Amino acid sequence: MGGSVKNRLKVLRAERDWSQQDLAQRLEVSRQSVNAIEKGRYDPSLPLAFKIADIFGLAIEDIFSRD
Amino acid sequence: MGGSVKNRLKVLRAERDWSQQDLAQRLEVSRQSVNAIEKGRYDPSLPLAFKIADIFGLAIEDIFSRD
DNA sequence: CCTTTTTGGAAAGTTTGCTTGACATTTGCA
DNA sequence: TGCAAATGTCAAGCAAACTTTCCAAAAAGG
Repeated sequence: MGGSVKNRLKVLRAERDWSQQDLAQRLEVSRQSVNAIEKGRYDPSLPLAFKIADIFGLAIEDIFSRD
Repeated sequence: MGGSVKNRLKVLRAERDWSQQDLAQRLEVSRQSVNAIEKGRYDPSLPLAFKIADIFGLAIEDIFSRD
């Protein structure tokens, strides 16, 4: 059904007071993609995971984890 | 055209004396996928990147890097 | 209340990851 | 030399990641 990795996006966004839209713009992806990934409807690609890690200043493993 | 992340798969395989086939079996993906990823023809999915990291006992960032 | 922002998600289309199957070339080694 | 294992790549097809457009509901803040 959905993605196979968990993520901490909601909390990380909240800590920075970023809306899904804000994050989407920084990532240069659509807001729907951010929403879908955050809700676990599907997994981000590896390049996108790198970009997300970059923007939050964390390692991929600190944001995503295998379920 | 191709994938956007670099990888150290060839060296990591060599250190363990694993063929692409050996690695493919451990990852439960096709040999062609391992070859394509290793040659940078496309990027692995995030779940597959996690599995690769797991099998080599390294962090994703120690195997793949943003180009 | 009322309005605006934010979030959740459906539908349809494109691109990319991955599959199987096949074949050619290279490498290793008896 | 020669045979086997390993590598590289193509083609066709399915699945997953992403897009845009659109709508509905929740949350936030007057």
